[in-house]
Amino acid sequence: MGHRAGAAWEMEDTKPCMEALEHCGFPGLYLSCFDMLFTEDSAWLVKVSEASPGLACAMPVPVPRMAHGEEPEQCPVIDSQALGLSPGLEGQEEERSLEQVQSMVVGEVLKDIETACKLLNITPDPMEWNSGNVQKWLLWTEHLYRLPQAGKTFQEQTGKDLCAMSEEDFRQRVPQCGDTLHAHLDIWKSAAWMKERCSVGDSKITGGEELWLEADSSCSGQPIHLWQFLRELLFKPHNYGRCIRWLNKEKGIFKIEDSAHVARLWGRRKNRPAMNYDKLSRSIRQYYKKGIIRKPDVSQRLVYQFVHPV
DNA sequence: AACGAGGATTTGT
DNA sequence: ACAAATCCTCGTT
Repeated sequence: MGHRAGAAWEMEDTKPCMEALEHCGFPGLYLSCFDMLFTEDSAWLVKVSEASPGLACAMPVPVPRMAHGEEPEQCPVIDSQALGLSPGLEGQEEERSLEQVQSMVVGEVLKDIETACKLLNITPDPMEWNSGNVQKWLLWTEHLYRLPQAGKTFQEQTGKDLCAMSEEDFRQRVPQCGDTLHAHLDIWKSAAWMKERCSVGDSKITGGEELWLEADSSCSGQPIHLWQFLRELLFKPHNYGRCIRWLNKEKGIFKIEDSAHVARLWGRRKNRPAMNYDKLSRSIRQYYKKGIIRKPDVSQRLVYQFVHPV
């Protein structure tokens, strides 16, 4: 386990990312990675960002999170071109680096948590902790990140209690580092959720938006399908809203706003540098007779519809 | 010029 | 075997 701590919103287009990792020896944990892997609507993930403990390197400032109830489609899109950040080759480089960093960071975090669990003899899921487990985790975290001792603050608290507490609760109980503890707990929660999601499959449905997760490429060994890939992009509007977005999420109607860009992303994912929209759209059309994607009732250019919306 | 439909063939796993 | 990739012709916007 390293000496990492910290959070930063929106890794997109943060040039220093790769350099930072190299120069500083992988110091920062970019929580936005988790966010990008899941839907942006996961309410309990939303607050993870706020604490930025111990950032060793220059990192982008946390972006205020949108309020609940706002349309996800309207959430801010960070776009390299819009920020004047090198279109063309460099932009693509960054984009690819970003994806590499994402998977790398997530892998590292999961590994570290696993190590900690073995060492402390606790489960990865904070919800299952008894009060003893909680104390172990607290001591471990405090020691690892050189936090002031919270002492007996959380005596007799179970993991479930802890998980139910807001960041504000943490801050009140431990003014010195409550926010940091809360952030770290959130990481564990994220990891546990992710693990469960990957192993369980489809046995539970916790509400409308969960189904697409089955199709997430991050934990199915099989090669990703095009329709899955498109869904992935659609569920990360803050990353890809500029090139593909929902017109009607409920009906599964979406529009490809930048066909060339989407094709490039697809080509990169499949390691097909010669991919273009001509070929991508041909693959989409193959879905017609398979009943996966169709043209909407009122056919519009670059607009398609999932036959089975989530 | 860019998109759309769909046939034919090849490719990668 | 299968989904995609590739290549193609022809029609539409």
